[in-house]
Amino acid sequence: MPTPAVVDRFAPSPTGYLHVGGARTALFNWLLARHTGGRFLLRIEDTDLARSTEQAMLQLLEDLRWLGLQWDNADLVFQSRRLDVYNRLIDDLIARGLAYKAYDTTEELDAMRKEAEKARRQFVYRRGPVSAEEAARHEAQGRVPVVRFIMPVQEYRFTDEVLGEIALPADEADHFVIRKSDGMPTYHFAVVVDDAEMGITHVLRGQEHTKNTFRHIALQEALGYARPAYAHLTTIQNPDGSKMGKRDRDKAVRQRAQEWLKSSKKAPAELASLAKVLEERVATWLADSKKQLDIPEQLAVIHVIGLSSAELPEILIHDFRKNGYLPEALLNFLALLGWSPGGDRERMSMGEMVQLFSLDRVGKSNPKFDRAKLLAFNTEAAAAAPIERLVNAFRDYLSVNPESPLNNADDAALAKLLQMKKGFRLLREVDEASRFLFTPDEQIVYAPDAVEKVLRKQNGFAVLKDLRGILVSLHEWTAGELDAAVKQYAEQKGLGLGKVAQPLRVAVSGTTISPPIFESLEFLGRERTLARIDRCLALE
RNA sequence: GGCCCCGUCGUCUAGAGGCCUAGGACACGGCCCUUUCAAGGCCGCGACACGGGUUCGAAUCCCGUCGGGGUCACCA
Repeated sequence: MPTPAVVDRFAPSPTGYLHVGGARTALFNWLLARHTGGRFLLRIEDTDLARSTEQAMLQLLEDLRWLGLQWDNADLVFQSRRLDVYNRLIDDLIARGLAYKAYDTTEELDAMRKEAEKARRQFVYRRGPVSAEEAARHEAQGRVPVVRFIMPVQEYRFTDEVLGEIALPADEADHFVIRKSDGMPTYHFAVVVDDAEMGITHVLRGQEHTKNTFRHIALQEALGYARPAYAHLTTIQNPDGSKMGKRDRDKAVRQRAQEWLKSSKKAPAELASLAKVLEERVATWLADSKKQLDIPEQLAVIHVIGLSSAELPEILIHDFRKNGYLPEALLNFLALLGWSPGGDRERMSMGEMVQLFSLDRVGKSNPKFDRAKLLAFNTEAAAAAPIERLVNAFRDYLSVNPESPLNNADDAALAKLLQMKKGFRLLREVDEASRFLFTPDEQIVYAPDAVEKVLRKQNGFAVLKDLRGILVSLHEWTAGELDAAVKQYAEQKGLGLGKVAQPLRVAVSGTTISPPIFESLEFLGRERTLARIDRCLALE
């Protein structure tokens, strides 16, 4: 029984990095298209000239590629390049008396809104066109008009594939803006025109657009377009119930920024200039904990105050990549935020998700983003992945963490590290736990508490000296031989393995935590192991 | 505040009137394994927001209350 093919799309505005909410929207669109054998298209909604950037657009594409959500249109649609199309249509609407130029200033609009608020009702703009003389007077004053669409006053209704039947009372119909005074179309207009021209059959988007749909329907009717199916997705929230990507992260940045200002005795203005962010933005942000920085601003500030993104709650897709998550695990987790295949099914490959996906199993209530569960998914995905996959993923991780010394390792070495550390949760853990193997011997830093506890208090120096003697003349430098020799020694001395392994661990890594010790020693080699033991012994 | 949507363990969810003494996963607690950190194994704790109906029977249907989210831009 074939399901009718769909054409859907992901249409981000390039104002920042892709975040989990956007990724989830993209994923659902992708799954729906793949499930039905349809097409998944990508469109760039760059009509906001002030906030759209080329860099953000490129990053968006890279994040999508990393996730593996490949789009089917080789030529991306950029709204900013389609002005003539929109303008022709808008002029036509004006000619047909369905739209008109409006000259209100921001101040006038604000005053009207205030009035509505005072009267405790919703602000609905429905002024209608001004006379030719009035228009001429405004033009003479240099006022640049917007174009407003006359949304017919009637009740609107549509059936949302997720939420069900939704209606808008007639008195909410307003004359909304379709062309801004800078000449760009608004979101409402561009989205309707492009969806129609691209042959979009299904629009899956965030819940914040639910009510916009009525405007889009009115526009479709005026323009003679078919109405696509709509599905509005829930909002992913932080554990505290606020919108994902908002408060959570901002809170952490704010706290560190304040510490930084205090300890460096710098003024907010200096922070702003170092971060190349508007001084006023930083000042009002610092002064009001309800205010938040935009993501690009946030990134700039983080950089200045020396906060690494690994320390922040991840919200951007790029954060997850940089911290060493597997995209397939992230996607599996994200899919379950608002969708369920039913029954007990949770862990799925991309192929399985494609096969099982359906809109009627998409939920209506807002999920909270639970990092612990994501971590568990990642751990399991990593444990189940073939080694070649993990090496690839590790390479990718390292490419966005260029400061890691593991960038010097070859694939065989990476595979070895991955195997040593199996059971790991994040690639970042493998990286950090293995760095000591790539650090020059003389740069190993001995953690004071480790030295105190393991070497001084527990007689570790004496053990190390004995061990050194044994290791120098070991026939074969393999984990197996090392294991056997050290265990034999421990037995002879009547010591638990811990009393013997820990001093070794501290000697070669500087800390009490490392991958399994004998494999680590094998990896390091005899010469370097002995050099480190000697260097450690010198601490006594 | 107006309008729209939502409400099952701490979290993500299964559940489409009797299969429910409500299932799974993560988290949490305990035990086991163990050279560190993990991973793993076993056991356990834990929810139908509240109040009215409808029905022989309600987590499932209806109404109300409360709670949460969205939206009211020349941003998307």
